[in-house]
Amino acid sequence: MSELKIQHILTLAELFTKGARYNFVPITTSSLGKSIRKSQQAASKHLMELEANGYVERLRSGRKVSVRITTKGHAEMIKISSVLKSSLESIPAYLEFKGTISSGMGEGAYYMSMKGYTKQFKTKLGYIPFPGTLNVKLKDKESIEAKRSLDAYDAIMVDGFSDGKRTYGWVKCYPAKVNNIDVALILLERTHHDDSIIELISKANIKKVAKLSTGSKITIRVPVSMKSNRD
Amino acid sequence: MSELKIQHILTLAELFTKGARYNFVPITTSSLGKSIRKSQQAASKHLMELEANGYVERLRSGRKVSVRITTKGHAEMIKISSVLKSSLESIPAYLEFKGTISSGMGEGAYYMSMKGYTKQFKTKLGYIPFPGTLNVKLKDKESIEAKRSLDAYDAIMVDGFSDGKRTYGWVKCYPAKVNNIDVALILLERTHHDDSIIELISKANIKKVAKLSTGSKITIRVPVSMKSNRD
DNA sequence: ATTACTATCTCACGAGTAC
DNA sequence: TGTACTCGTGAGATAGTAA
Repeated sequence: MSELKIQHILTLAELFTKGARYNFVPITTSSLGKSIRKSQQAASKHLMELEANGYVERLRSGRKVSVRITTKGHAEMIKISSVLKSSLESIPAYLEFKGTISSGMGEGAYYMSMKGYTKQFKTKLGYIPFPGTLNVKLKDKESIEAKRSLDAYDAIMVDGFSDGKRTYGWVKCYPAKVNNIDVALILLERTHHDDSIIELISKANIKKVAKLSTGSKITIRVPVSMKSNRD
Repeated sequence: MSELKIQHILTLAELFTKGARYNFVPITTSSLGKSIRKSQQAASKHLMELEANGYVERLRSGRKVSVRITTKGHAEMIKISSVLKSSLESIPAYLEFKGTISSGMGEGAYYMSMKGYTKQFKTKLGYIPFPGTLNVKLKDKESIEAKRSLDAYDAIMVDGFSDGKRTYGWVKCYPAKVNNIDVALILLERTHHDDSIIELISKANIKKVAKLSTGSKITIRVPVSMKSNRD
């Protein structure tokens, strides 16, 4: 009989809003029922149960009834509220990709070294990437799904260009971390890869700096803004 | 089908704690059931219903299932959490007394002018009260109950003393406001009043300053600490 | 007008179990 | 191991109504 029942939470919150913490406030079960979108009878039962469990006190003066929340009721609300608050605050704000290093250079290696791209990398990323991209084969569905959801987050957009002979597509860059090393996950407008491959670029040679070789398992973390509008 | 059901709140909070906001996290319905103190079947149903309403997404890889919270689910949790939080923050932190001015001076008038008390008032309240206390007859049960609950809150304690002939009891002072005028509600160790009478003291003549006369209705507000341990 | 009783209904939950 | 079905039970909600 000690724990606050889930269905009483909103009722108790409504009583707080009505100012019933320190003073007895007059209240009717029908108005309370309306506030919590339940029937008058439900509100009446809630009050009876809250009282039976020591979360509120009631005072009757003839027809009128006043309600006050007890310290126990106050403490219980604080508990619930902080549980919810802390569960919301415990969110790690990044997308995680797990995979293994794929053999060879990525298909983007050649293109990424073109002036039309490197000039933009320099201004937008702050560096010209090591010539050669790192291919990562994603291991699980979760990571492949994470790749799909990247679309919804802000990226650094490197525009496509033309060299007179042909045109080159845009590149979306997502700053990321691999073993605490700064890298960028890149999505190409035109790619031959399927969904299970991603490419990384970095200022230095990632394989060397992170001591990775073909087949190594890696985890990539892409920070995402808390204000995103995914879905 | 749009509103988050109350009984799903804790389940969703648990998913947040498990990090399921941005990434799909593998989870079993039985472990989730344990976390929310419900059965495996209940957890399974919660997930199905949360998914049906667009609060979570699920990903199946054979036997394993991963769960991710959608933006809609995130928004709904924020909504609930802030409703609870704001209901807790909306608490007016004072005890309210409603009553009418009682005729004549309070019984404390004479005693309160004694040096043994006035010296303490000067140091503890910061002033020597106007000679004469104001009696207030409380109107309703709520106010009488508020008077009883004063006991639990911090007061300025004016100690009793002896003048050789007899002893005088302590006086508890609660700083308060009447029509925005600073007063103090006093509780006497020895009183002839019943529970429905309270006495007020103030630096100046309250009746004059607040333009009150016998029979006037007044409201007294006594601020209380948020950290109290009433009940 | 109130509150709260009784009866009824719905649905949340857990047991058992199929897959 | 897993998930999720059916079904029985009872808690929670509402309707009707007494006081």
